[in-house]
Amino acid sequence: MKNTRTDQNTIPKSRRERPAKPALTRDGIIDAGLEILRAEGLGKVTMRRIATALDTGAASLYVYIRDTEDLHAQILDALLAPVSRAKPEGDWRQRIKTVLRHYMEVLFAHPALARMAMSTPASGPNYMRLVDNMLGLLLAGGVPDRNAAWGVDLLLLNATANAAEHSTWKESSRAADDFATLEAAVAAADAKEYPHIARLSGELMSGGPDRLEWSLDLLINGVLETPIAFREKEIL
Amino acid sequence: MKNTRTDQNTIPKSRRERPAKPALTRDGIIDAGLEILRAEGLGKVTMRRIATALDTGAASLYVYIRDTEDLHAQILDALLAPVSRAKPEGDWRQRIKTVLRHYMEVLFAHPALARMAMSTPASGPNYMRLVDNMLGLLLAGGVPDRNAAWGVDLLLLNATANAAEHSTWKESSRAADDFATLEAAVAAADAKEYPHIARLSGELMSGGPDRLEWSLDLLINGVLETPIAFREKEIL
DNA sequence: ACCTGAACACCGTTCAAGT
DNA sequence: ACCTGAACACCGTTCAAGT
Repeated sequence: MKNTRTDQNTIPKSRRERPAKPALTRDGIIDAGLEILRAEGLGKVTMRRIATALDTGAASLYVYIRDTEDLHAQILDALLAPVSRAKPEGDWRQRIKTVLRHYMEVLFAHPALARMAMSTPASGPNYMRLVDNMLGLLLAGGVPDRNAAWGVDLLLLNATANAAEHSTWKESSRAADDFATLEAAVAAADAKEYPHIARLSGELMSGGPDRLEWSLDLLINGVLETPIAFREKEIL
Repeated sequence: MKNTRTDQNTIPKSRRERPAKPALTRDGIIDAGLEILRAEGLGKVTMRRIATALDTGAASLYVYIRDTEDLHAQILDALLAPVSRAKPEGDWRQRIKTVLRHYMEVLFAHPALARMAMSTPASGPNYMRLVDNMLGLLLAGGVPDRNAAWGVDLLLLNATANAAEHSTWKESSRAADDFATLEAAVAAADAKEYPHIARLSGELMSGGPDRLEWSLDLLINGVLETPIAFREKEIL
């Protein structure tokens, strides 16, 4: 924390009195946002809250950030940096599953961001790199070009949706209550109204990690094997 | 609108002067919410706004509605009534696709609700009936019990996610801009940074309705054919 | 160009008090 | 039990004015 630079005396006295207020930058804003995210959740990552943390007014942030949605999108992309740079091991299938699980982990840790990712077309550099990596893995596995292009979207959409769905149950106690209510409703489903739900109530709630693995295999196999060319001939 | 009941005179004068303020009910609140939703979008479906429409204070709504999330969830379930009661034609595959497309149509029309549906475990009566119908169709197609139970979730999650993703691009002009930006970013992707995206930029944006059909076929086939029992043996 | 304070137009939710 | 007004604790965004 000690300032060892020789030009220290050129800093006006008023600035030397207390820890210098760092210049406002896009990165500084995102960093402050990440800190608040970790400490207090996305609900507190607001323009006003970040501005307070940076000892300025909310209006000042608008030089660097378009609006709140933009703020959250940039924060998500920052969180995706490690995912986009990881080098998983194994064959292409294992690698792609590892990447997807890693991506989901990030979203699981930040429920509300998964929801946001759902509706804001992601275009940050880290997300782009993630997509590029996944395309490479699919092509390495012999997936045709178009299947790979459409498939990468399907796989990521599914991962995001899964995270958005499950993570919220965990985070808020409200949602936990809801889940308990739902579980009870399914278990006690009126066999007259909902015969299939009543009969399969056990299976509907079963699964745990097996269930995620099943859906990943299902999707990867589908992307690899479901023909597109044939469909076009049918339509033309 | 004319009151023909004989006890009309028992209503105090002050109430007869102007259109009687209807008693507050859960259904009345949801109806008011639906009207505002159609006219002004989900962003305006707030406790305060509905209360104003019903000529009361926001606090009064809390007798019938737990909180804003609950309000939106109940509104979505109301919109799902026609989907849950439709009787589509064709074989089980065609029927299940019709149901899914119908479900997506509703969410497409109300973007923000799709996002909400993503994170709130749905347990309204109409959603339950929709799930029950889909289970029936899968079982009729010869899908094993557990595949059907897990599959109905996967299919609906995918439909919801698809709607949440695409509908927003349509609704807000902000998102339309973003999409144009993304399209440009993909088209101009640096071949050094993102070689696969650069090479497949055409395919990544291609598809239209074919793309949805492809993913529906992929998912339905996967649910039908991807074995679960085998996986368990591997693990045990 | 960047930064600021103040203002505008909203929110959800709680609570004491009324009926 | 139901309903209410008022209050509390916030929001995002814009804008005129400063540097």
